[in-house]
Parts: sequence; C-alpha cells; structure tokens
Amino acid sequence: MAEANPGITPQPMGLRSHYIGSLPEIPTGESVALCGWIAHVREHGEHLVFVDLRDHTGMVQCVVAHRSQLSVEAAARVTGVVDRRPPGTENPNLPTGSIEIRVSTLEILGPAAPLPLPLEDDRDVDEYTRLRWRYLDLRRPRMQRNLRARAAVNAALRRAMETQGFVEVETPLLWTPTPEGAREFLVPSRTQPGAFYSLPQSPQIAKQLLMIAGVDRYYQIARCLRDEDLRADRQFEFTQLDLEASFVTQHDVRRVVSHAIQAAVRAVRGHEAPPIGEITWREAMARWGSDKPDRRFGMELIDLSETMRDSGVRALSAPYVAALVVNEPLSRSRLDELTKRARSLGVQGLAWFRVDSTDPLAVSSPLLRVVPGELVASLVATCGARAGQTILAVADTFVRATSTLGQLRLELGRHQARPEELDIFWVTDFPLFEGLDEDGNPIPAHHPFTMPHEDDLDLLEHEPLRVRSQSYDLVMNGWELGSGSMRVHRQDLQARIFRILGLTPQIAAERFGFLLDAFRYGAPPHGGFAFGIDRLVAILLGEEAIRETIAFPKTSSGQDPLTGAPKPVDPSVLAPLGVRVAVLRGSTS
RNA sequence: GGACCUGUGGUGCAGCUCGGAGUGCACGCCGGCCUGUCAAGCCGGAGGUCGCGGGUUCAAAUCCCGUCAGGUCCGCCA
Repeated sequence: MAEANPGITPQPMGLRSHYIGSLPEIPTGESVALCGWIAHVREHGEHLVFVDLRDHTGMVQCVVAHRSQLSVEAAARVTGVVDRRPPGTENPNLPTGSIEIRVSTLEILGPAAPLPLPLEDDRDVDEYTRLRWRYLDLRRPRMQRNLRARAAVNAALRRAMETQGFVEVETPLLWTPTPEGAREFLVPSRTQPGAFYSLPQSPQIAKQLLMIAGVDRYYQIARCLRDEDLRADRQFEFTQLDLEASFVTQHDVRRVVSHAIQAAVRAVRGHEAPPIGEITWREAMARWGSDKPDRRFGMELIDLSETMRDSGVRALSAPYVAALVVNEPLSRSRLDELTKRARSLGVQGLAWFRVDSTDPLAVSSPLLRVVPGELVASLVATCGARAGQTILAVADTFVRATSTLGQLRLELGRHQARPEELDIFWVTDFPLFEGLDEDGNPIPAHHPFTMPHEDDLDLLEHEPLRVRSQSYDLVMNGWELGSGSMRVHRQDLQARIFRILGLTPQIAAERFGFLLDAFRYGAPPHGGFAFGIDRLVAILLGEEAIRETIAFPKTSSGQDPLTGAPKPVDPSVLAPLGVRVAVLRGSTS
C-alpha cells in the first residue's frame, strides 16, 4: 500500500541524535544515540544479543555483547557506533539491513509488562482488544503510518484552502438544537437548568451566517457529531473539510474542492489524482443502482422497461424494470438466497433467467411458463447475456428497482475492484426531495437550505418530487465522500420551502427564525461543500473502516473499551443541570 | 428496531454437523542451552469460569432458549 509521508524525518532532539530511518545515510563509525521501543530480542548466549530497536521511522539491529534483562516493547535508549554488518549477514528486507549498531549502552527508560496483544502488523486481533489497549495498537507501524498520513492530509488540505484564499473560522460546538436531520447529542445547560445545547451535526447554518457576515470564503476542519448507528464508514464524531463561498457558482465550488482532493491524494499517494469525472444522479442510478456507485468494476445495470412494456407478465410489470447480468451460472439455492436478500431490500421479488447454452437458446427460469419464448430471447439479447451467465431482474419504481439491483451488484461484484485504483467523480442534479413522509410532506434529499434548480422552481408546490436541486456529491471508490449545494439565500424562498416541508411559519420561526432574519439583511448568493476526512484518508490508505484512521474510535455500539465511556454519573452531578435519570436500562424508546 | 457471522489459556485458531476426561496447533510468557541471528533455533514448563445465565441429557465447549460483547449489513445517517 502507499507509503505515507515518504522521506520526512524530523530533526532529532532531546535524548536522541538520530531517527532510525536516517541511519543508512550516515557514515559508518559515527556515534549515535537512538530512542524507541524494543521490537525483538534474539539471544545467542551470554555474549551476543541482537536487539531490534524501532521508532516510527524504522527499525535497526543493535548488537549487545552482554546479556541483560530486556522485555519486548520496553522504551529504550541505545548509544553506540554505526557499523557495517559482517559480509553475509546483511538483511535485504530491512532498509537498515546493511548496518547495525555496536552498542555501548542500552538504557531501559520504560520497562514493559508482557503485552495483551501482538503488535505485528499482519496479525488479526479482535476489535475490542485493540480498542481496549489502543495506545499499544497505535504503536503498530501500520497505525503509525495511518495517523501520520492523516496529519499529512490535514496539512495539505489547509495549504490548498489557504492558497485559494479561504479563511479558517471556528464555529461553536455548543450549538442550538435543529430537529431536522440527524439525531443530535444534547448537552444540558447548568446556567439555564432544563435547557439544552446540541452538538452540531455539521456547521451548516453557522457557515451560511458567516457568508452573510461577509467572510466571502470560509473553511474549517470541523468535527461533526451525529447520534446515529455506527458503521464501518460512520462514527458518532467525524471530521469534515467544510467550506463555503459567496458570489460563486457550483462550478467554482467544485473546482475548489477538486484542488483540495488532488492535494490530499498527492500528500498520501505521492502521485497525481486521476481526472475527476461527472455524472448525473439519474445516470448513476440507472447504470449502477446507487447514488455513490463503485465504478471500479463493470456489471452495469440494464434498462428492460421497453422490452417488458405491454408484455402482460405480472412479475415484470412496473414503471421500471432493471436487470443485472452475473457472469456465472448461479445455483438454485444461491438464487433463492438472492431473492430473499432482494425482498429484505424492499422489493416484491427477484426474477432470474439462467442462460445454459446459446445454440439452441436454452434458458432456465421459473418464469418460462408465463414469458413467451420470443420475449425471453429479446430479453437475453437486450442484456447481451451469454451462455453460463445469469440475468437478475427487478420490476418496481425506478429508485427501488435500480437500488436493489445496485446492492446485489455490490455484493456479487465488489471483489473484482482493484483496491489501489482511485475512481473519483461528481454526482449532480439530485432530486430536491427524496419522497414523502407519512403526512405527505416532501423529505429533503440533502437539507432544507438547498437551492432548487432554477428551471424547476415552478414545480415546487405541485410536483415537488420532480424538482431537481443545485446539489452535488463527491464519490470516491463507492463511498460518499461529501456533498454540497448552492443555498437558498432569499427569505421568501426559504420560507416557501419550509412551508412545502410542512413546517408552519410559527415552527419555522421558532427553529430557524434567526436564519430567516439574517436573510433580510443583504444575504449574498452562496454555496459550499463538506467532505469526510476520515473516509478520504481510509480510501487513500486502502483501509476498509474509518476506525483505522481515528486515534480513539468507538465500537459499533458506541462504547470506548479503553475508558469505559459512556458511564453513568452520580445524581449529585446531574441535579445542578436540571436533569434526572428516569430509565437506567432496558429501554431506549 | 431487524438480519447474518463470531466469542475456546495473554494472542490467533482448530475442536461444535455426529454430546462421552479441557483434546490439539501456532504465537507470546517463564526456565535452561546457544557468539551472526533477524518473526532466530533447540529442550523443558506454567497458563482455561470453552463470554454469561437457564434448559435438555446419565453426561454439554458441542444440542435448545435467553442474554452480553465484537464485526458486517438493512432501517437510520437533513
């Protein structure tokens, strides 16, 4: 995988004269003082002991001529002389493999008890154990690489934003509850007992106020907090590069973001990023069944709506019919599993046609009784399916049919993606709303401050689901890296959208009155973006979970095995906050 | 809220289908030997509430129910 931070070795100070990574460049015979941790000890009797000393820049073999009490992972300081290794004993697997340190002193600065987990990079260790002893887990070279790669990305992003004229402004962590959107973490107020701050899901509203304040170009490496269930790519708290600019178009915003992403790729990978492409939301859904498609492998969906129109086949009659060709003859039991999976994703069923041979056309399918032969033939032809392949088809609404097959496509084909390949592109023209809630009100696809497409403004009241938005996502290797939009900056339009969302003027004023107020005083047109740094770093490093890029992450149930957080607190602590715990356990509703 | 996988000396696993003594492997740890190894090697040793609770059975790591924890996914994530 990529080497993070190649070649950067800090100036030594304090107890050390050199970092281990710089040793190959210094002349033999030079005296050095090295500090680090004892990685391995190899004893050959009393008068020859090899000690591998490791710091974050590398590892070197130290030759000790007398036995002493040594424990693995003790913090140690070695003084001695750099020496060429005797011929035949060089280790080509180590950058320092042609030299060794002839040790004059070896001090144990911090002895180490036997370790509760192995520190070799390639050893699997249970996640709980890793997090329980995170400070040891982080000592592993891979985690050191990850932390340092993340620091390099942060630095590169700051540089990229500064050179593009953006101003870093910090916004409050103690913010006001905004009940739209993600579930929020609440913080009880001591000075106003019974009232609560909330931790921000993002600095969205704050940065819009900064635009009204005349900041013009804002950015921040911002911590965001959302009290939603955790995933491999989601933690309660995560970090975004957040930015916003005034008097700009979405193309300006996207150009700024592209520069930042390219700087981050350079910082970690040491090479240029591939060109950043662009597709519409509709195309992403139609071809890959996802608004964040992984395009590093094929298996594109096929539109069978025309082929099946007026066919009279009930199982394949719906507004939209999508198909996916799998490059193997799936077994009956596998197809049953896939059908179950498709149902669990919310569709009625999964149709399948297995092409057993092409000449003569022999197809297996439970639908052969109801689908005429010529229709089967044209269906197979439309899909371009060959002998030995299986066609999966779903008939439903456009979104349900494509996203169900898109999920199956991922599960069946993801292994084909080359992990080191980077595929980065914009997804544009999202719908403004993604459906209706139980009261029949539209649900914002992005957030309620997103500017509708100018051409679709007339549809807002009567056909809200057809309204496109001026929003754009950035997708990288099948992960949603971030999203942004042009914002509503006019009070009348914002009030209109709140009304369409079903918020009465009273409620809108209560929750967002301060924002609507601000729009009355010369709000500039503005737009911005935010993308997840945890995810960006994970992708650039080839890690599959953002936990690997975070120093102290939580488990999937939101706990921290190292500190034991979250913990109950004493009622005497809660009383001044105006808080009393009513339900200790067994209930979350 | 739901689905699936996992839980066995400090670590990683096998054993579980077909119930029969805590049986096995690798790493680590402790002791001994060893002057050119490099994930050193050789010899010896210690170390277990088979996650927890209940049930079935003459007998449970193994079968059943519940529960807790870790992971992945669905819902959720403006």
